[in-house]
Amino acid sequence: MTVSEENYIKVIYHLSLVSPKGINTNAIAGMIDTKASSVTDMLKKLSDKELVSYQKYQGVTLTEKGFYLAKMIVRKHRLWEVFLVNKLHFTWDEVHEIAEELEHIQSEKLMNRLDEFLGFPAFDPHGDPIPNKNGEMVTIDKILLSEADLNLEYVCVGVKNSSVEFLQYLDKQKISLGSNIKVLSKEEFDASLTIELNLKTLTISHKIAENLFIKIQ
Amino acid sequence: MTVSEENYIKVIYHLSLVSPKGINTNAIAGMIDTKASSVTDMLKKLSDKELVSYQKYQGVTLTEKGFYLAKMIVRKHRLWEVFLVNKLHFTWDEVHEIAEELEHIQSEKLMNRLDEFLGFPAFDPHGDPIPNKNGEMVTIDKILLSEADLNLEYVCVGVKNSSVEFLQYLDKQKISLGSNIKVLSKEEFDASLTIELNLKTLTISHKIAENLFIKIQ
DNA sequence: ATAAATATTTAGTTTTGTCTAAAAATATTT
DNA sequence: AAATATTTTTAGACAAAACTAAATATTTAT
Ligand SMILES: [Mn+2]
Ligand SMILES: [Mn+2]
Ligand SMILES: [Mn+2]
Ligand SMILES: [Mn+2]
Repeated sequence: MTVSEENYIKVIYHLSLVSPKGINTNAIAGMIDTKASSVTDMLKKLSDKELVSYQKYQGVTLTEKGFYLAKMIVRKHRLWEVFLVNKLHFTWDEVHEIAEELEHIQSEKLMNRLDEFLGFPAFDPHGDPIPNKNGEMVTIDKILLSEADLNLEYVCVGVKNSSVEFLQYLDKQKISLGSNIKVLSKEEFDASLTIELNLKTLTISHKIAENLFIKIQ
Repeated sequence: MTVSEENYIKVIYHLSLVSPKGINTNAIAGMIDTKASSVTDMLKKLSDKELVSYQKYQGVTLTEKGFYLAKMIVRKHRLWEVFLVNKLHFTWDEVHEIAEELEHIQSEKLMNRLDEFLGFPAFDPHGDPIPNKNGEMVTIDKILLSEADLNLEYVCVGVKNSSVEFLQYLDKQKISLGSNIKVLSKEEFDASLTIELNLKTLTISHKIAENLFIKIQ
């Protein structure tokens, strides 16, 4: 597997989780920052390798084999992120870019040793689940903060968007995984929320609220 | 810098340490396992980037810039090897191959953090010195076991050859970095040595002796 | 000093992954 | 159900890094 092939497989995987039907050529092109024609070329190649099922004009889905492979790449990405944060004291906004490179290192043994070294973490620094060596991962029933009920006690358990800008905004507002959140009120006009965060009151926009995962305490 | 360019720079660096004059096209081809014509192509490219000084038919040398870059790649390679052995409990024969991939990860900050995490090691698991972030490294006056004087006390400080086969041979003979070695006698016919290793007597071939670095205790 | 052997470079291909522009298929509007 | 818009694929080109085969330069041997 080349780095390029792995990146396509990973993107198709991430898109599949959101929309389980066939994935569009254009959607892939948008995520990889390439042209639709390049995507078509790669889909043919991945189809030849039986990593995806692909029919012209009908979009693409991962095969069993492709699905497992995707989870192994995601496993590597997230384990490296945990390593960078927990052991090398990087901040959660710094690790994604480096993990994008590290996820392509080819050694199953390395990842299993790293997994053990880190204490078999179930989640990465952004709250995303880490597949184990068999591709299994825990699921928690998280919802978006934008869908929260008023006056219930929630905990922040993840971010939907891992961009540097968003993560640094959260740092600035002292919002992190494990923060206690209660929605005090919702503004009709712009869907902004007034929330209680660790005993302090704060107003956040709808755009922020729809990128934060929470669960009931 | 592409992975391919980095591999060429690193090979030219390693060859330079052995023979400080211009490096042959063929010598590079032999190390990289490629054809001489491919080497010529790459030397032109590296010359354009001012990483090497190159004149047709006259061999090649690293520029200041290329030399520093080479040391940064070697630094990454050796730090990762230390990590794999000291933290993830890999054996010294398993790490080179994985480090060949890890050395191309592009993040200075990552390597400086890893360096700190490992306690700023001066040597890698094979006894090779690790350049610091400025490219400086310690030099010890080591010699080959094949050049040792009789009946003097030496310590094993490194291996010249890091192949899996050689390292596993050393494991089998219980020879490791730090082992105490005294040459008891040398056979005229084949230059084999009878040595005292950690209080036991052992015979080794000339080929082994010329791949082990030692220094006086 | 010439011939032979070796080393190196050039010229022309190949493969991979990308691109642009044009053609074809599908989806959406009227 | 056409017409229009959008999406996707095809065709052809390009750059990087490799290759083979042929041409040159350099070194070694006679
Ligand atoms: Mn990430
Ligand atoms: Mn993450
Ligand atoms: Mn090594
Ligand atoms: Mn080493």
